[in-house]
Amino acid sequence: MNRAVRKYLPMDMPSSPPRPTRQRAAVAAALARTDDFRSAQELHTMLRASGEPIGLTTVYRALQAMAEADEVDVLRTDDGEAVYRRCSTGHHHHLVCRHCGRTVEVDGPTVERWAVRVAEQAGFSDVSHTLEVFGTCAACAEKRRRAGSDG
Amino acid sequence: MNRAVRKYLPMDMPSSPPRPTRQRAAVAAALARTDDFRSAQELHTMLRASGEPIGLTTVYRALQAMAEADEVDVLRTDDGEAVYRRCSTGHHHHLVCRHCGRTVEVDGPTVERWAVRVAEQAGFSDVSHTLEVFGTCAACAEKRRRAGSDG
DNA sequence: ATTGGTATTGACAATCGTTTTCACTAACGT
DNA sequence: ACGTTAGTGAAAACGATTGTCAATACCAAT
Ligand SMILES: [Mn+2]
Ligand SMILES: [Mn+2]
Ligand SMILES: [Zn+2]
Ligand SMILES: [Zn+2]
Repeated sequence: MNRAVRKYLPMDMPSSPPRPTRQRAAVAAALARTDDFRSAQELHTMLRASGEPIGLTTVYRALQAMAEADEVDVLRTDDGEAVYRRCSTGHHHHLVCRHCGRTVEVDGPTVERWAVRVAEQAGFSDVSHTLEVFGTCAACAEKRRRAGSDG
Repeated sequence: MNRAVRKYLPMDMPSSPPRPTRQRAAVAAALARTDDFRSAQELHTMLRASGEPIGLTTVYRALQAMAEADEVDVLRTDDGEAVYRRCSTGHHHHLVCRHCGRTVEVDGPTVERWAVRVAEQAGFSDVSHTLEVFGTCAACAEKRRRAGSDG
């Protein structure tokens, strides 16, 4: 009983910001270069390919740190892989095409309010939420319409 | 490019319902016995402990089948483990306490509409979504208030 | 009841994303 | 420059999940 508690920080001093290193910069730069969600492994391969020597472990660590600092969005694919994307500032959600992976950022004052209201009605405080919307994007819908009738 | 496509079914006949077996029944029964989310491994341990001989592989398969048939809710913990819970009928979402894991089912016509509207505005069809709300439940809030001032 | 076709089971091995280890190196305060 | 400490990365460990495949259980038709 108690899965949520697993990831508690030992209560230590406010952690100082990470040291700037070539590797961290490279990961940030790689993320800045694309609009899509990318896995740690993909980013690692991209970086190596572009001549940046960096270890896979370091990529994982950099992404974790960035996620913790809310500098990237993280989401889990259905098969459990974590994927990262540079995040526009502020809280928002994603609309993702099931077929091609195209992503649109959406802002939702409506749901934000709903989440807080419903949580507080149940006596919950310090409310947050995760929300992803999935669908078939217009391009993919067209493609499949052309492809066949079984669908 | 294309993570979502991985899990396509080969287009086969409408799959007949699974054969009723002692094992499937045992998994269903175990889920019926609790209100919390449980991992496949936890369920397996519970079943073995209660004298039901069953293989871990079978537990995984039963849960997958039930999830596919919308008989259970599935969600992923932050560390990527899939957890299952018997589902009250119909689409709904969960309000989960970050500290003790207490879960409340919530119904949200507001967000349902919002998700569809925002997706269709972006040209998406066949819309679905995932949503989880997190917070500190009243009991845990009280506990921590008593525990100390550094929150 | 018997039989034969097929779905299900489960011990075990394999997969694969992620984490841990640990010796080495790079950043930073003094 | 120097010592302290955080960051790095190759390799090994981890752990949830999936694949394999021979043995079994279910079921419809004899
Ligand atoms: Mn974003
Ligand atoms: Mn539910
Ligand atoms: Zn698409
Ligand atoms: Zn609680």
